Amino acid sequence: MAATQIIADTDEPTARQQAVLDAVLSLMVEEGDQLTMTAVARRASCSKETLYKWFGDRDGLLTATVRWQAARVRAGRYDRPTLDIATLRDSLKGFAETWLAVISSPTSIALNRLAIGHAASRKSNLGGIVLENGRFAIGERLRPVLEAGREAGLLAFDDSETAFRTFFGLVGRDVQIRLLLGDGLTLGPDEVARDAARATDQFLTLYGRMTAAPEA
Amino acid sequence: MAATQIIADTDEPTARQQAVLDAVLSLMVEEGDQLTMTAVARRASCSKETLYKWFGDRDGLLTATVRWQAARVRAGRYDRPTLDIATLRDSLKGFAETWLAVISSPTSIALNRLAIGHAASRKSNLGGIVLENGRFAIGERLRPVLEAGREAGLLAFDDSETAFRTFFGLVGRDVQIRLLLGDGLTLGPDEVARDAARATDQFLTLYGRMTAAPEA
DNA sequence: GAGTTGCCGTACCGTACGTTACGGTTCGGC
DNA sequence: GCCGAACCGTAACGTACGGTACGGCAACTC
Repeated sequence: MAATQIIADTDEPTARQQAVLDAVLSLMVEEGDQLTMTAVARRASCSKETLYKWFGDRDGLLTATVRWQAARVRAGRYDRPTLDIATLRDSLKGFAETWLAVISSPTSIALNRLAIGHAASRKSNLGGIVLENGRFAIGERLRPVLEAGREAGLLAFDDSETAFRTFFGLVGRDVQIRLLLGDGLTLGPDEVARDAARATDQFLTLYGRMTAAPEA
Repeated sequence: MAATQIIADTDEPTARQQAVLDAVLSLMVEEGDQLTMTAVARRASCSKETLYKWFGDRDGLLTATVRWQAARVRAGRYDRPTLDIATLRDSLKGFAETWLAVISSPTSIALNRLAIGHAASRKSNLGGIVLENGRFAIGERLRPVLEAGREAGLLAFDDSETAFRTFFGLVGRDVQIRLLLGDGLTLGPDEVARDAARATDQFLTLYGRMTAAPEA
């Protein structure tokens, strides 16, 4: 009952445990399918016994991995509510760039594939965790920006959730589903920047209170 | 070399084989995870030996299932190029409704989960087949509509592919990824119709050559 | 009516993998 | 120098599942 306990849902993993979780992530990205406990132990240079002592079972290990990656991604800053249209546009564009970079990263793709596979079965809702730290987290972080924009008279919408979902669609389009299904689509920094700018302009055309926005 | 041959990529499955494939689909939707050859044989009231004779191996069965479902979905009509704005809007809205209904159907969700899981491993690209018959098929079918709209002076865009991807994003937004990850989101006929209309209006606001479009 | 064909049901085989157990090693505390 | 804790590497166990083999049965052919 003492010493190295099974890692609880709220605990911060130790440095060694983080190394193990990073091994899981790298293995997930590289091998995709072959995410076996033996492979993890080998990659992380630890024994299977240790894996089970720390994480309980395979699901516990995967859950801890998803949380670990989520904590890393969530380390983005909370943008100050904006006052003028240029700052608002920059904020939106920044969010779009971050989001596009995330969903097109090999780690995100592998993690989402895993979570989606798990959503098919019932047990241990990895999908919920991914949603909570991905789609919904970014929604919560963007909401104050949108509402500040509305209060400043820059945006017009009834429901910030609906407005966000439109923005989400304009940014992501078919990127995530194509990548998840194995399409060879690649998104370099240039494309990310260009797509983010386009999505932002389109969003401002739809929801902006001013002229400004370019023609398509 | 005669009699019941392994079903080739181009062959039409026989009625009995279709029944088997439907059993696979129903099992996929209901059980999700437990898509074992034994379960399929039991559900379809056939022997495993027959499954292997007809479909070669598990991957062949899954591939045939994906194709079978694709053939069923593809049975949509090819819309006539439009001439006036009302017809164009109806065409777009029809596409949006169809697409939303498809991606929110339990069958599509289960099928996409399966294909995404397979995309992680290398073998037999189910993901490619799903993409080809889903995302890309609808893109090809919508293209002539968009280009007819442009030729009629109703739409303005440089690249029809880019325009379509925007429409795709406006229609789908976060629906597919949320459903794939197991979110409890439900989309009734009312929501489908409303979302399709909203997406169409937004698209026409962005790409339309006329006033018409509502305010957000 | 004997042979052939196609298929069902089931038992069986080999393997992969989650999980457990155990011997050996390192290391901090006394 | 000794003890116990933590951990590594690996062997072993149990099970689930893909794939194969075989006996039985119904329909059809000659």
